Amino acid sequence: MAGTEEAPWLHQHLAAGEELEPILATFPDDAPLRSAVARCRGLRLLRQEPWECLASFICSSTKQIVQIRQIVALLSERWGHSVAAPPEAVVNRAFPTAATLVSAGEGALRDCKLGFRAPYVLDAARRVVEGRLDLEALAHRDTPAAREALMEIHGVGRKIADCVLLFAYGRQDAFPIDVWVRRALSQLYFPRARRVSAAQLESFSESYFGPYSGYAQQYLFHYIRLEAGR
DNA sequence: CTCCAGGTTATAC
DNA sequence: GTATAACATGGA
Repeated sequence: MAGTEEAPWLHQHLAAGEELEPILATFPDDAPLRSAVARCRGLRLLRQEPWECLASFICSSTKQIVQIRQIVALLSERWGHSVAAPPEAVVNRAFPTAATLVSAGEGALRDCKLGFRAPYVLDAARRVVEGRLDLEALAHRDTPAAREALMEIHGVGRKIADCVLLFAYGRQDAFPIDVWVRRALSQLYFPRARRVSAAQLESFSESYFGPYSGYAQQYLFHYIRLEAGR
């Protein structure tokens, strides 16, 4: 997850995070983007631990953000090892390792409200444990190759792969398109179109935002959610 | 009760 | 290539 918001323990990540505002200089004439940046001051990209990031986003499909947090908290409370945390922290356990989740089994994962995502998380965990997926090695591969490797996991498509690339590996050329970003792109860049296909949005983001697409995605995501909240 | 949620997959034109 | 249903679960 990335954001400007709430959890106190995020502050260290935010403080250490990269300034995203160079995007302003890259797109000086993009009114929608400038507006999004203006309303989302202080936004930073997180750099999450890859396994936690991957598993969390596999849990995210067709779930509300509040529910994703709940699932991650449940998994951590049940199987995560205890870690030092400030007293106000909601959870004081780390996210469980892949090996732990493999031994927990599918039924136990379903008990944590994963539903049909349980076998997906299990497939990812098995690949990591068995060495068929080397998360550390992904850091040394280019973005398309790393994306392809992630998408071999059952339950990981383009969107989740791009989330991991962006939030765990810092690949700023990754551009996860979820329902919110689809909404933002359609509204801001294709206002006349009745319907814009996924392939169309994908090729637009690549050619238009290029190497900064990850920055842009974060601003557009938070911007459109702020809009929706009013 | 119906609709939808930081999607992906299998199946069918 | 594009469209649609199914997949668990719970909040709005």
